Amino acid sequence: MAEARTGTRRQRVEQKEQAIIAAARAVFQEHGFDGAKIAEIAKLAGVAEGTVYLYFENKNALLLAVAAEFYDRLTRDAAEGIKDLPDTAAKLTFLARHHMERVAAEWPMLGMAMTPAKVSDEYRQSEEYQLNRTYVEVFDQVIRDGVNRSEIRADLPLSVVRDLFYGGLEYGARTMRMRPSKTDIDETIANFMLILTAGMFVPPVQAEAGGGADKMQAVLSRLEKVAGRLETAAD
Amino acid sequence: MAEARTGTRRQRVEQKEQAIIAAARAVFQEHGFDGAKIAEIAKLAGVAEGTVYLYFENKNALLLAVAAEFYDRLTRDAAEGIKDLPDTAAKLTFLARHHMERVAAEWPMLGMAMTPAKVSDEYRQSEEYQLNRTYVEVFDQVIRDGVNRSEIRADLPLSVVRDLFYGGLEYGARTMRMRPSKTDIDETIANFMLILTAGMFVPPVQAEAGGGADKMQAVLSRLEKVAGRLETAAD
DNA sequence: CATATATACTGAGTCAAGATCATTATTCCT
DNA sequence: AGGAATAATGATCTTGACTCAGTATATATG
Repeated sequence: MAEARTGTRRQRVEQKEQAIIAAARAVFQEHGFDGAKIAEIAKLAGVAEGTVYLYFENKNALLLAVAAEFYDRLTRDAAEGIKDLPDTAAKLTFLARHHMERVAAEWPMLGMAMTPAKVSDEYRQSEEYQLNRTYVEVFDQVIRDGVNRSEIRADLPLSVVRDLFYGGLEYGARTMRMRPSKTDIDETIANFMLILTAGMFVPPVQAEAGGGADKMQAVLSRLEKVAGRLETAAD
Repeated sequence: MAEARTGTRRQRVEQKEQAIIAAARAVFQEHGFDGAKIAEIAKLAGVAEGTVYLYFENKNALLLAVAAEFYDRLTRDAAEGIKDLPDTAAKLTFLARHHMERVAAEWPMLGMAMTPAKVSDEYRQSEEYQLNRTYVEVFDQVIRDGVNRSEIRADLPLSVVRDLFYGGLEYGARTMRMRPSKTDIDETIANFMLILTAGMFVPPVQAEAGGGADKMQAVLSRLEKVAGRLETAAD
């Protein structure tokens, strides 16, 4: 077969592709997307400028390749990390920490990678969207499981939960990058989860807003009284 | 005084500046930042290309001017809108809706305006950051007031609350833009506020974290015991 | 091994668009 | 009116993404 014989050639080609992606990652990291020059990437990868265009259609495709690698790792690690955790709360806490750490670390690149597309109205058709979709599917499944296990409210649209979760984390990651000294990631995540768990309002108000809290209290005390009477009677 | 006499000249200059900003807004809206050409902006504003550079240092400064106008309106309307609202919950609901509507409407421009800076490590020194800071100060004050009135938990760092709020809204706005048909803004905001108010976990779990849950758990287990005894007795 | 053909690579050249600046026009003041 | 200050112009420069005609390398064939 002709194909079998091209094995080593193909390897060399793939190796070169990897070299270009690696060079691109480094240069994007250092200079951002607009600041990065194809010339520099080519030089770092040890190829001519034109060669870059044999492997990638344009600068954007190159960025996308870098982003794809990042998302692959991110998604794999997320799925792996929650596998053995006992309940929804633990899984969400893991995902929150995982996301914040990774995004905070590689933010410059990722931000540049994903934002232009997010902005456009054709985001859903873009490959960036698909990468993100696959990643976020891990989260979605945790929520669906949580709903099935009656750990998560069934009346919330998944999209709202997801947006709040990842939107909050993205902004939080930015804050962390801005003042790394003052902010402790564990504390931030704990507070983040606390709000998602118990809300940001103080308990009385929270109960009021939830509806029927007073009634519930009344019911409870009545039940207590009745139970007491029953117990007495039974004895 | 020389200054007094330059009044009308200054007016004309300011008018031209406004014309350029307006043209820039239109062109950015239509083509995005990278797609916008200074030549087109100049033409639309009725000036020569070079003139644009007399008023603005570069393309970025032009974008910043557009963003500044947007933020000014946004901040003013936010402050105005919450003025007469009775409590923290109402104010936050207003701010959420206000933010989501505006951001969803002018997203392409704003996204392009704010993201490059957000990405950089010097974001805090940037003018973009200051615009955002002033806007968000309205929210911060609502939260501080809420804490003083004992409506908002005092143990949450403001930055976490803020990041969750605006991060969630930004992602939510994007989702709305992506599927405008399927999503109703009022419903989205209601669910958004519900999570921030009562958490996303089902009430029992939420109660545990909220405190006062012990009592309820105690009551419940007593009831179970009693019920069990009653069932036995009934047999 | 030599030749032919296909595949991979190169870097000088093209082009588009942001920014500049010498030149020209307008306004203002005496 | 005349001259100084201010404003505006657009041809020109610069930069960097992208192209392509040409060269080198690898593979197949006689």
